[in-house]
Amino acid sequence: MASRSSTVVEIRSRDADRTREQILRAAMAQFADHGFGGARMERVAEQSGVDKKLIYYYFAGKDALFLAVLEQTYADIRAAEHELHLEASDPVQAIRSLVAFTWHYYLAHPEFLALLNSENMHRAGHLKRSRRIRQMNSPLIEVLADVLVRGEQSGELRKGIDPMQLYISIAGLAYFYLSNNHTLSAIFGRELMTPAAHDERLAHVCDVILGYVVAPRAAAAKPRAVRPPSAGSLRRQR
Amino acid sequence: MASRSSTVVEIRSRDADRTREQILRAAMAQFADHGFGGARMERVAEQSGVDKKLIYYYFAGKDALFLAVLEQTYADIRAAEHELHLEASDPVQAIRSLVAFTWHYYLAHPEFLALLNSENMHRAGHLKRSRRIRQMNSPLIEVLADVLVRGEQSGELRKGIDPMQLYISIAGLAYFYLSNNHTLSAIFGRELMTPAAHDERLAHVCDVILGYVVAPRAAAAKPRAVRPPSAGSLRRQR
DNA sequence: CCAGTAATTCACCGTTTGGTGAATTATCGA
DNA sequence: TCGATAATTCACCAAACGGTGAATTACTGG
Repeated sequence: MASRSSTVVEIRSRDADRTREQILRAAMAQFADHGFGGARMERVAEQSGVDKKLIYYYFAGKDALFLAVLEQTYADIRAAEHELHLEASDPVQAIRSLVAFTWHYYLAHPEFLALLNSENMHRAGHLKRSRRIRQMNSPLIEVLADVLVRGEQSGELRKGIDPMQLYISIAGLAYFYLSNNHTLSAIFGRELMTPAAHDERLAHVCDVILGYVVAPRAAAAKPRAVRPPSAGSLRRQR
Repeated sequence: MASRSSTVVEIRSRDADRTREQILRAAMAQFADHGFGGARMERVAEQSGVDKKLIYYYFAGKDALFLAVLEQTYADIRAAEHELHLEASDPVQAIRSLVAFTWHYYLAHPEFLALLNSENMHRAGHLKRSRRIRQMNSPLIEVLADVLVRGEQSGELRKGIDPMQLYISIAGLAYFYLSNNHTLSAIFGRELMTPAAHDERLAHVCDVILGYVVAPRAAAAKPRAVRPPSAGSLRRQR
């Protein structure tokens, strides 16, 4: 209706790029919702509004399609990570930012969590065969290492923190809550996916990570959440 | 060969209980390895050495079989949790024990992690239909709440900790590392499943949780991992 | 305008899937 | 010993599965 602005955006009925993307998008949803084994090529065809044969025209088969989805997903999160500039801010603030980023990204991209689950069930068989993904190993870990060194030197941060362990911990604290929210809320009888619950969780994760990462004997200023019940130390911070 | 000890352990060719258990065990492996959608009833039959029809004789269908596996799995971990006696030990030690228990249990029971993943992909549809599981909601959370209150009163522990959040954090720190070890080790190019790596991770998780849970201003004695690179604070402790 | 090629359609295939009907065999109480 | 019932076998099915061959249509450069 109101879309006739750009130059070469004629509505071509035959557009390879668009078709490929439609397939990829539908496949991502399908694999995320049902896992690799439960995903159905026919449903990908239906949801993308594309003949099933076209999937095999653009992708070799189910495995190749899954791999393409996985590569796209990893490319997306790497691009998002690239927006963070942890090297710019001071160490403690950098880690706060990383926690908040991780939380918000996982929250906004449940497909990422679901695909990782599926890929791990298959022992990362697809990922290992992909040069592209193995090459884009997170540069974030090096930036984080630098942050930790800086914080260590200034006395703000605990000494000897392993960047990978810290990264996995930050990810895990967000991942487990979000990925397993259905069983958790069923067992605890507590709704975990309300905005209020999300705020609570993020505040808790921040407290946990900062509690670990900040140097034990209290270095300089840095009041760090004085008395109140540990919430509110981070809210709407990104 | 060397098994002719007990009284009524004749090798009956028709033993309903044994058959049921064989099916359940094979189904657990099958669902854990391939997820619900990827699991094949025929493979369950083969692996259990039982005719496929027998599965439908003892269980209504694939969904009911999955639910039975899930119930068994939950019953197992609840039984294991029951062995812990957090109410007995002092608060800090109790939390150390909980961390170590969680880690070791997840490490020894990868099926538990896999089944939870699968069940969460299905939005806990099976779990919600099961009275049995909903009834056995972890009593551990109440014991943990008691531990936190005791620690708060003695000044050893931080005030206002939410038991559920802490429980989810302890679980998440172990869960994510173990459940996603394949993709993680592929991306970081680091072997995460060696005994040495396991020790490292457990020590890290312990540091993280204790760093959060222990009262900020250093209560009484409790030296808590003085100088060395944060490892070795817990090893072979259970 | 046309030929070559890229994109798409459609009918179809062999296999695998969860699931079943009915016959068969072992077990056990009376 | 015998009949009832529980446990097991086996052949079989309709639907769903991933995947394909060949014809067809739209686009593009010459």
